[in-house]
Amino acid sequence: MHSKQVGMEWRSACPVSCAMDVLGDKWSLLIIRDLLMFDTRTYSNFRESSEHISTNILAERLKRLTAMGVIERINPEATARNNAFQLTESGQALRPVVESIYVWADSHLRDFNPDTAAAI
Amino acid sequence: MHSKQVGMEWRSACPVSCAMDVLGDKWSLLIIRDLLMFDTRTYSNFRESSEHISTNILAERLKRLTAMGVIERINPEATARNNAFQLTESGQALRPVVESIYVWADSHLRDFNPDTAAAI
DNA sequence: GCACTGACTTGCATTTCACAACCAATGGGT
DNA sequence: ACCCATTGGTTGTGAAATGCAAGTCAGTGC
Repeated sequence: MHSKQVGMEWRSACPVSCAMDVLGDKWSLLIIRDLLMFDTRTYSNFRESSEHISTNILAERLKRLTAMGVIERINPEATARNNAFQLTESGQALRPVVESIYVWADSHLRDFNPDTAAAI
Repeated sequence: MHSKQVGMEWRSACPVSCAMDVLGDKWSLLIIRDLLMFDTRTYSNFRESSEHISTNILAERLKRLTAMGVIERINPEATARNNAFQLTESGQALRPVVESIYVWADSHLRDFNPDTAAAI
């Protein structure tokens, strides 16, 4: 599976830039965060997260993350209903990323957001 | 300096979500990447990076990252001209984030982007 | 069979982004 | 002193992404 088959455009060959082409928006890493916390999440589960993602954005992100091999259906053969998502090996490998972001924000964003707490 | 003074809206109290409110776009972490690599960068320097950021987006991001205490002018008292940007302590603390993103993309995005290399 | 739920799609208004053009202030060459 | 290229932006306009509400549609549950 290559870039053109997913309709992906890459701004440069820099890995950081490529990562931002895939994950560089307000929602993708929150989807990853949820899956790191709960292992599996249904479409409805994602909607219940406290940031209130809208349905069209959620559907589009799940498609893109699936196309990029970061997440997958629990049962790839079955229909969408009651067929939650989970991280692939690639998605699991994002744990250090999300954790380092958590650590940074927890210690450097407190002054800006009085509500920032250890809570999710 | 608090959130309302910067006009910042937070979707939730989760640190990861707050971090995405600040850095969750295609460009911010590339600006950080450049500053991690070169220590100081002028406005023109940022424009020379291979992803070709447009001027209005660059100006807006530099403002936001400055407002959030991630970057600063080398000489805060002087005018903008010949007054490059550098990372604050908060910005320096993003090094583990950018490095873990680099490591992830380098090993998990290769199959999708044939051009992904160790080059910046 | 029929309502209900889960997983989306569609339509539309708003916001953000990209691209190009423009502008003001500095500074170097002569 | 004068020209003029460079730096660090701002402004305008069209395209794209986003947010919100409503609608669709295929399974269950009873």
